[in-house]
Amino acid sequence: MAASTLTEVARLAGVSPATASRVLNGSARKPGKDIAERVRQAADSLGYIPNAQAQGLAKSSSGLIGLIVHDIADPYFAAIARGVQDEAREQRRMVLLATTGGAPAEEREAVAAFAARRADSIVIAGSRSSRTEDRDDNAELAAELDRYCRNGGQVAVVGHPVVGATVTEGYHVVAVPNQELAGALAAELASRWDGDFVIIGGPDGLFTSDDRIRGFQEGLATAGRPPAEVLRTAFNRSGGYDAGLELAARIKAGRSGDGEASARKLCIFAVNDVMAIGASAALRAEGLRIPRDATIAGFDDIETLRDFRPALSTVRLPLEEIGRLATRATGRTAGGSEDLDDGEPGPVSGEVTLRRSTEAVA
Amino acid sequence: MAASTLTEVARLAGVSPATASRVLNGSARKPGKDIAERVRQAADSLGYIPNAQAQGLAKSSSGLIGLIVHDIADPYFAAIARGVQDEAREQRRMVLLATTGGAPAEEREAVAAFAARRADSIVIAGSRSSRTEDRDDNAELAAELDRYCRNGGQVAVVGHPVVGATVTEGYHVVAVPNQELAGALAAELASRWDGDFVIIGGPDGLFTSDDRIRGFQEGLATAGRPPAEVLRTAFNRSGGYDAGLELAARIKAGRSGDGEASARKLCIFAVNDVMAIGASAALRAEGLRIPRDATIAGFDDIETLRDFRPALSTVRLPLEEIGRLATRATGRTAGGSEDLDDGEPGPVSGEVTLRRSTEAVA
DNA sequence: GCTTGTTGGGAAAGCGCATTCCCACTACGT
DNA sequence: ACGTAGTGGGAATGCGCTTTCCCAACAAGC
Repeated sequence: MAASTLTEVARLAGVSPATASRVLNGSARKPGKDIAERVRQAADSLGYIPNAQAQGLAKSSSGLIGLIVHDIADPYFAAIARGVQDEAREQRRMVLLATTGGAPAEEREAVAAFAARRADSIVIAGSRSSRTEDRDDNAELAAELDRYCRNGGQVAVVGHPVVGATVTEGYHVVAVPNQELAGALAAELASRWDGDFVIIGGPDGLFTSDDRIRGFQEGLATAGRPPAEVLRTAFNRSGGYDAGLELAARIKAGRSGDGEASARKLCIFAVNDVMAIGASAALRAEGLRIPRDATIAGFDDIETLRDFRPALSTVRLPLEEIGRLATRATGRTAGGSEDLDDGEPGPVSGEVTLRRSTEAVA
Repeated sequence: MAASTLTEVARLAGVSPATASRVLNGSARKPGKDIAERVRQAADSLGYIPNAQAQGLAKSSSGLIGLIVHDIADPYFAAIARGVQDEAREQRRMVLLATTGGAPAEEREAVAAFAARRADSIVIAGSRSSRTEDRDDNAELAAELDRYCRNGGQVAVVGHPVVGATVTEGYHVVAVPNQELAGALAAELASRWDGDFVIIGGPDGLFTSDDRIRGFQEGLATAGRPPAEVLRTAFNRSGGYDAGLELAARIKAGRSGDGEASARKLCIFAVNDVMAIGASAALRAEGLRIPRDATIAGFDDIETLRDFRPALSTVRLPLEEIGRLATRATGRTAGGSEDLDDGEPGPVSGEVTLRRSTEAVA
């Protein structure tokens, strides 16, 4: 018993498929009351479920929204995904998920797959990369996106535009003030702290990471501090852990070298919370304590990590809101309210949040 | 410029659409070498992307797999989602995401939406509920699933079967030995601990929670211990926090009441890690320390929470593997290897993992 | 040399639905 | 009373693709 079709419903109700279509799926023309009722009953008794594929084919629009993330299990992306999902739900659309690990080549594939499924819009949440080895892939990704937009697709990118994208029609960017906020964080920290700073960053060329590093350095400069050393590592917990080990070694060496003097206590800035947690774990594993032996700050304010102790200083980013905004930016709310329908999404704002992990103990 | 179609490609290559279809999308019949090459070039130059909707319509199979979770931002579901996504990727299918907050009514809606989109299979990751107020909704959910299966859909449920489902064809359950593992955890704890136990559970009727509670009680009984009191609360971090506050009050009261005697130190079992973390946070907020003033264990071994201190005793569940198994169970690997294709997924195994949070300090 | 397979390609019929025409019919207007 | 606008329904077309069926060409069998 295959799923029942519109035609079957129509036959059962004794009307034409056209009429059945008009009553069951929103059409401009509203058939008469009695007929509508008959059709609806027929549909009910058959357990009719419209075939979205066929509908999509017929009116070339699928009600699908594609979401691209690096890794759905990463709480950063999970939070954004929640926002996207929420908004999609309100717009009565469904989200199609693709995880790429951040590789532009796989992102291109994902875009193509979304295009094949005729997704109405695509939200790209993963950080862009400008590494030279990704140049070709990035170009292809940009080309794929261009084509998608030219064919009427809507694209929203979180953070940074895709490098090389040329189309503006239907192309939205949810700007995240990574640089400014990192600067603000640096300013706050510099005002409470006169020791050295060191940055644990992601691989060179990752925009999110680079922006935060740049902003932090600027903030330090403004505060009259020398630039911080930058450790490059993987943009995840394990990268943070590795860098943490390295720093722990230095701290211990410094300690024994300079005698007991805790004069040059280190303040560590990890470019995201997950890395900060990794680094903290490494320090702890090496017998160091935070904030006693070193202080540390992250970025993002991941919800799941808020119960972590010592509480992590960070920059709160409205992740869910970001996902929601991105989705809304791509939303052709057909016939909906026209208030701020198509304007670019207002830039999101974050907030420096100092907690125990950067408390300079006497 | 709308996306180019198969027909356009065929025309450019000077062949019939049928032939073009045969060469571009896997067909049993392989056209001649030269023709194939011509078609491929035409497709390339036009940037042809097959319309998956149309393909789906024509061969009634969409390459879509629907995933239902309570909340994608919850690390438990995020981990499962990663497994599902991974496996889907290997099978060259895409995942459609729906979050329901656990309400059977919304789950029913999600199933209907997946059915409308003609998803080949559905994975339900959220815990089932048997609460009386959900009875009707559960019945409708079961009916919807039955219909979906009868129409050829594949369903995999994580943990517990949907109550009331009658169809067996295409219906799979990934069994999670919640009860046994909770029992094993209780046994381990009881062997190291002679104080009282208390359980922080989810709302009555939530299978996952109830199974773990039951298992834990059984484990206690086997160890010759009296049953633990059960606190019912929300199945998330905030529920854990609330219960934690309650327990903190008791602990403090007990302390002042019985004098300084720490004789009856409490061992808390929260039915999942996130709740355990919430409870820990509450205890800490009330000035209590773990494991000094109370010990606590969770369940799931959420990756993101492993760096939490004191390290949380828990039961490791291979979440990603569970997602993968569920997906594989629904996978009609058309023409693939026939090894363990259709058999029910082997029951997953977990592992009691004792860490610092339950160390009985002298 | 003719039949019988066999191969490689095209024509055409859907898949399930939305939508554009078109037609019959009613309710007006003058 | 006749023409016109307006209404409510159906027939038919097409969305882009797969697949069955058919046909031509060519190989091999007697």
